[in-house]
Amino acid sequence: MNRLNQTFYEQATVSVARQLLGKLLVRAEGGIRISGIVVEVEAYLSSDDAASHSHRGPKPRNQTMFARSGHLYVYSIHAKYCLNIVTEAAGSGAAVLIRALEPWEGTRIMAQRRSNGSPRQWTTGPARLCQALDVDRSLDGVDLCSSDQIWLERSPRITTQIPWKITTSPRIGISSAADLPLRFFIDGNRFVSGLARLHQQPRTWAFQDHVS
DNA sequence: ACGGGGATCGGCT
DNA sequence: GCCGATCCCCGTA
Repeated sequence: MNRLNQTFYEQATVSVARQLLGKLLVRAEGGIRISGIVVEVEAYLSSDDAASHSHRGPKPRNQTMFARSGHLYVYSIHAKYCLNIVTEAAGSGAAVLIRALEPWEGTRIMAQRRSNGSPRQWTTGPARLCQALDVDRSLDGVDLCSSDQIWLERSPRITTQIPWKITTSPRIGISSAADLPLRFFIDGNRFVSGLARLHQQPRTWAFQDHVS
């Protein structure tokens, strides 16, 4: 199986964030796979990062951020949900936010859940992709290394092509630590959010497993 | 294409 | 009460 294991998630957060680009996020619902390729992420570091939910220590809302790496941290904001992956040693309070996916499997269901908008609107944005994959707070604290509902994997189908370039920018929508370059995305991919803002040129996309 | 404003609700002060 | 790691809709061009 190509599922990412705990050793992967245990690494330094920025390193996990960069390596998550190009991996496949899979949601399994009654034997059906709904999945997308990770094309945009943000790193949220441990308590010294003022923009991180872990900054003020464990609370009922954010306690799974302090769980062992490889667990899912799902929080609600503006009446929507966003999905994070816990990294580093247990208790660190560090995580990677998934901000955008390129739709891969189960696109019918995605379209349905996203009101049949254009593909570009299905999974471009952290709360949009949670809607498309039916992720809510009931998945908070799930272990991505052992769950049968959601996990990340390497897909052999997307690891053999032209290398991509990772671009870095400040994180979106935060007011503290707004200057830190902790957002990473696949340059030129159509499904990255905030396209215009970052002066990206629309381009065809190709994937390869990222090395180092 | 781009920007501004309102919706919406759980968690915290 | 207030505020957000957001999104959608409706202006303008």
